[in-house]
Amino acid sequence: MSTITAKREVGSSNEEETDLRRGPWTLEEDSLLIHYIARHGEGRWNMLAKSAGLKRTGKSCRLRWLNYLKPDIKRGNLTPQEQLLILELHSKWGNRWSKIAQHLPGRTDNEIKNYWRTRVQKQARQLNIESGSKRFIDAVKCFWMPRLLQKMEQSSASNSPTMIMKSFNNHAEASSMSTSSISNNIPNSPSPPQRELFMDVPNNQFSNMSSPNNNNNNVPPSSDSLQFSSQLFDMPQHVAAASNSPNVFENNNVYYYNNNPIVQENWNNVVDANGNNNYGGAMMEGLSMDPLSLMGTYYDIPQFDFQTCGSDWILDNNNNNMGDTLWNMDSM
DNA sequence: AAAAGACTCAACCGCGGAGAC
DNA sequence: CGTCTCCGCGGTTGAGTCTTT
Repeated sequence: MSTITAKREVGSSNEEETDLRRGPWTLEEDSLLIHYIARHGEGRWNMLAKSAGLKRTGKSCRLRWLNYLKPDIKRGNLTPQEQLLILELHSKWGNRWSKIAQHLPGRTDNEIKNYWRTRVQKQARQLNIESGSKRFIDAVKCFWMPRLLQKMEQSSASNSPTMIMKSFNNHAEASSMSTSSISNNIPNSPSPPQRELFMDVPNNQFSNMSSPNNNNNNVPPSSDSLQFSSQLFDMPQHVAAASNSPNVFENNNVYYYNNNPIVQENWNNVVDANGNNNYGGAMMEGLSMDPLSLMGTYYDIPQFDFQTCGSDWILDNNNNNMGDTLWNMDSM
């Protein structure tokens, strides 16, 4: 174990050279750290702290860099897609924040952890159920996730930067629609700019995407074999696996997934930074299908869950319907 | 307008694993 | 082996900010 031998209050008048600073970082410290890492790279944090002339622990430097200063860190609120992914991944892995963060490019484990504690656990408290309980997980799947999808749908209607969102239009009817009616369902956007898909994607992911064999190390290698879909579209990685799914077939230029027609022209528009379409399979699932069945597909949630949700089957400890009365989407 | 309460999130802490010696 | 150091992770704190009363 490392020990910090000389701690003193920040700004102490007796501060000596060997004292370590604590508390908020100053602009000057940030600048020192940034410039040092730009010259020498990150790692060896204790040595780095000393060499850079920072009166901070290596730990503190590492934290500041990874959680705040690193250039590819995404700012701003988590998107509904990201929230959805967090919920899904947390149900899979629990409080493995760093692992979850690996699947949300630009987001830090700290940020995700904070999100979980301040938003998700708050909901659990309001529902008077334990946040890790099966009851809560059910509530998340049945109420929160579908409503996030709704949000995604709404945001895609108002601004359409993300094609994947268009897939969730009119979910109640979509699964029974003919191909043409589904096509008509997609908002008319004649020849949408192809690159608008990548509005929020850091540059390093372009290179990661467009060149599968490159050695870009900015995005940590995933434990799963397919990386691109979740990195680009904020979807779980196993979505990407559908590109090879035996459930996808083509008939008369119409593609089907689990017997649901998919509008081909839309995933044909999905291109990477070089104009190449690499993502047909991943996008296929995201287009023009019943979002509830998609949810089941994407998030390993049995259809049954959704079909039973929406009724009064899930009540909190006070017999309130959690979905109708207590699930506060404004706090998401 | 002010006080109180709620919320956010950067930063800290302790712990455990990995590697060097 | 045991000890030490470094590193990364998850849990927690608390100052600052926002919202409500």
